[in-house]
Amino acid sequence: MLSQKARYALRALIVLAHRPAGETVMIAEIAQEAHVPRKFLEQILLDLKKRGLVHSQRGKHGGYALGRPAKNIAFAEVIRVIDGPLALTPCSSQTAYRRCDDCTDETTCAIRKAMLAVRAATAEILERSNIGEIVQGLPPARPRSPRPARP
Amino acid sequence: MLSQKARYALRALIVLAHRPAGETVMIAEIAQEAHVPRKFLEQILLDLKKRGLVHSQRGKHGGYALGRPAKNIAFAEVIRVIDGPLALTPCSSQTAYRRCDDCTDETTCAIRKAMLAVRAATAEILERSNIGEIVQGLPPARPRSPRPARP
DNA sequence: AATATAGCCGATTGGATCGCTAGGGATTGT
DNA sequence: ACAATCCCTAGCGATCCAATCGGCTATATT
Repeated sequence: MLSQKARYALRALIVLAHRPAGETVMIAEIAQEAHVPRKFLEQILLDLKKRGLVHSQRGKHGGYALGRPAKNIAFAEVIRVIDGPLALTPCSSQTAYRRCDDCTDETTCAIRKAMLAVRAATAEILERSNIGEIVQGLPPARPRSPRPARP
Repeated sequence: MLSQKARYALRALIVLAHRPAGETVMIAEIAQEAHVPRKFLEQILLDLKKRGLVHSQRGKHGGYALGRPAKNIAFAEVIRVIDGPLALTPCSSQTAYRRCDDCTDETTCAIRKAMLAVRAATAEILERSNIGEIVQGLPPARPRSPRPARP
């Protein structure tokens, strides 16, 4: 299972993807639109920023924007940043490979064989799915309750 | 990532699959051969037993054996018993579906779409891989250090 | 019937992780 | 100067993970 945090991250990025490229959006606004607790989102965006997925503007009228074209932000990368490797075992991970210390023979391990196949299939799908393809002709995000115009 | 417990379960079942069908094997022996802490394995086997994956014989000369032909024990089932659903989100699980409470429209949710695809691919592989296909022509289990013959 | 041997089962533990909150510091526009 | 905004670290309660302990119960053997 993905963590809540990872799902929040995906939703936040999708919110950003619906804005005109380069427009910065305040944390509070993203939080409202993506239904994510504000302070928690702050942390998440920080993580995403460290990996270059988003970029930020500080000070008054600051906010966040995607760090690169939405098409180039794959679900796989987001999940890896927040939750770690996609693989089900360390020994089947591409990005964080680690030998099982209690494995007698990795090359003949049937468990590993299955897990390698699962990882390949999973990565195939999640590398292909990206934040960009969601925007395709869709209306620009529908917050559950319309926000009042700013005074 | 799979839990340690799930990996232990798979290894224990594989040990059992290498024995002649119906032969009961003591917990201690399985533990040694699969490299699993004895008391922990006890719990695991109990879980597997509740779901019919193994069957047990109590008392002197007791032990465990597979609850059905090895061919009919899929990795998927073992993992579900120990770790829960294969899906990455509740809303994409077949066996434990639950709507995301903060989802505005499940039918158009792009995250869900990707997760459904991942679940399908994962299940496809893990339903096919079973404990039985491992034994195919392989030597009957190789404990790391040969046990001394019983006196 | 007594005994030894095995599985059964609930409780407990220590540590990590999760989901989230608090509060102050740094940076920028006005 | 001031207010708004992001930056950063710490902490908290709950849950889960991996594993252990200790006693109970069923069974085979004698």
